[in-house]
Amino acid sequence: MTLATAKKSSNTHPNPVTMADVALRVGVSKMTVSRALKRAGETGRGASDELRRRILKACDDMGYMIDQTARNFSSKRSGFVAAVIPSLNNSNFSETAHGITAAMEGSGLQLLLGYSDYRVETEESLVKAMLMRRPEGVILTGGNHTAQTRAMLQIAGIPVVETWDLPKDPIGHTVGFSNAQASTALVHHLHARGYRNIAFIGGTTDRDSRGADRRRGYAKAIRQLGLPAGRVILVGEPPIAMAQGAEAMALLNKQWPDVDAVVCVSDLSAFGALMECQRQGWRVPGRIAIAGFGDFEVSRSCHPRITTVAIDCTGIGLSAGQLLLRAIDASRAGGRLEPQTVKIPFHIEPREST
Amino acid sequence: MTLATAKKSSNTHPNPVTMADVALRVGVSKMTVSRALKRAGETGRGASDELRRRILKACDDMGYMIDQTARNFSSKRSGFVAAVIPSLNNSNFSETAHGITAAMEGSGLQLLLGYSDYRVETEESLVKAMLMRRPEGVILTGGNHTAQTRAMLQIAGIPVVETWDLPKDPIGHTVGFSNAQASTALVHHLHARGYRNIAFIGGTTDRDSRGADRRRGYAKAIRQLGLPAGRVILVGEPPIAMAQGAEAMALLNKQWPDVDAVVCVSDLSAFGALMECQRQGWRVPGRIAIAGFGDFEVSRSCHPRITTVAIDCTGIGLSAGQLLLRAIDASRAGGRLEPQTVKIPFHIEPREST
DNA sequence: ACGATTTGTGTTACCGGTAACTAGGTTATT
DNA sequence: AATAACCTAGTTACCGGTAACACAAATCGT
Repeated sequence: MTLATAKKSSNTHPNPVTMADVALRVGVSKMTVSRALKRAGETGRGASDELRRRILKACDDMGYMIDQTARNFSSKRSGFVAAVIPSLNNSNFSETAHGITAAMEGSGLQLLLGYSDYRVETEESLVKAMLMRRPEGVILTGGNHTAQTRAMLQIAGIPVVETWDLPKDPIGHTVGFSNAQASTALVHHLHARGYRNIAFIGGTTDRDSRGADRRRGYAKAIRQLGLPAGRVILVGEPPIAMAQGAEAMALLNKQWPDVDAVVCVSDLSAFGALMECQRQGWRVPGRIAIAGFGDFEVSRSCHPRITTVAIDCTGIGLSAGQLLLRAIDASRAGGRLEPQTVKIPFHIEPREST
Repeated sequence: MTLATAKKSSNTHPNPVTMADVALRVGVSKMTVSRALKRAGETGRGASDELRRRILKACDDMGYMIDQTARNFSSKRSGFVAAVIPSLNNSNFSETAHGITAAMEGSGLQLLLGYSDYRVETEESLVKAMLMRRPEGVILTGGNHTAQTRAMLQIAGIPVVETWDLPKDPIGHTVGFSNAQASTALVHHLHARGYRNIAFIGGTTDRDSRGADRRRGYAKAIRQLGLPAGRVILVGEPPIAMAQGAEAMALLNKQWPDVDAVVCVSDLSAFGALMECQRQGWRVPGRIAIAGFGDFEVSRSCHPRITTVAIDCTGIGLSAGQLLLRAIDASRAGGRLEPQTVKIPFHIEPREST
């Protein structure tokens, strides 16, 4: 590993070695170096084995590293896909990001990840910035976007996958589930276990559209079952925090002391609510039952463990990534993949808190 | 001024509108469009106001979006910085990423984020992939890297900031704190509160070098204070999970039932340990005190709240980002910023669990 | 043994912007 | 009024790779 080559220090920007330098050193044309590098792993085409070996050695000796920007520019392929999630700091979404990365493994594509802080405007400027770098595909979270965002993606003409939801009017492909339906199922589950006065704890805005859908799903179930309606406490803006769940639980107890179960928009608020109960000495589930959403680590680990709606977050990312890859392949082949919808199953995970 | 070039419609990939198209439409040269776009926000230089207005309108009408790849290629500036964190799904690091993003705000630079899964080899291949895209600077987590990683960064000649640690032999700049020292301070804090048989719960490998440093800091404090040594339980590999903390607590109780306090490598394992105690009916802090590391949301919200070492994670990201920007500016101006070290303060946050 | 195919390499022409220079018209300076 | 300084906009020459084509040498089929 002798990187010890005399380096020119004259350049203002430090990018000394180009492919032409390597070609000159080996005594071949740029093109041959290019081919040797492209087919680095394979055999059969491109440079001959012996020559390739010499070229690769020269690259190593000279500390040459191919300029992806130039390669992308020339080949008209950026080699990456863009993904926008609402927040990095939410294991549901970061697991999805992991899933996407896993799906990209070996495809030669890299993931450019951005987060929107649950704001469609932030998403728009992110998408704009990303599109200027010409991604080969885009993965978004949810189906709620600005008109500008939709228009830009339309014009870009690249495959789009929306995740974590089943939008009515998808931009392209979809990988998700109905948050409303899941929430409805959860309320039915609680009803089946005998609870009759079921409240909902969520956030004040509809900026988190999955949260809003869950609230709607709750309300629908309450109507279906003819249970007392209006037991809804909304505290705080996304991102949902544990402390807001605690605050909401205190308010809930004051306003409707007879509530016997509560559905929370997320496991995080469910956990906050549970802790408030423990502080106040309210037995869970004796005095009140608590259910969450998302199957976060905390609700698997806490005591009592929290009943929740479990979704395969990594699976969403994997499916979305694989679907996007198929669409990109089709697009490269000159075709176009018909809009697909992949439904991700969810299930109620009954635990000690209900 | 007829540049009248016939437009070929033969392109396979749908990226129709270029700057030349806009220029043709407005009846000016590419260069004028380029200038109008660059100075889009300002006045005074570049194209005249009226002309700029027409150009911007034409861009809008035609759905033109500048090709960053081409721009980067031409201007020799990629317009982004690369950052590697161990895991997305750890709020400490994702907060740091938020901090970096915030620091980049308005600088015209974007963040390309990657995660290493706590593996230096993964970090190496990530850094390699990122360097091929010619970032203007790199932010790494910790001071533990492969020789290859260091060599590549050396050759790239771009500013580097290492965070979350104070490496003995830094690559470039440093923004962090001594994990060992913080851990030592925590043990001293427990000692001052009267605890005399203090154990440590951590992971089995040193892959998480910050975790390893914390263990060393613990051991040092134990020696300094002359307390019973060897009370160390190691369970699981990074990423540290709550369940491992619970498992470790069970083992700890079996092996050393007389331990009266435990320092955990992270709040996540501390929380797991606390929950195990609650399941077993061991009073915290009556029977055993528990302290964590990192001031995660969960330890602020749980019951009892967990004593921890609080670090300004976002601040680390902000400082690292600002430092990197300064270094990049210096580098652009032809100079070089002397290696800086920014120490981030930490403090013990005493709470109910001790 | 001969043309047909395959293989390895070189040549040329770009990709879509921007830096640097040039040139004509306008305003400020002496 | 003459000259300098300043704008604005156009021209030219690239940036570092790759696609497409060309062509000689090696391999193949019958």
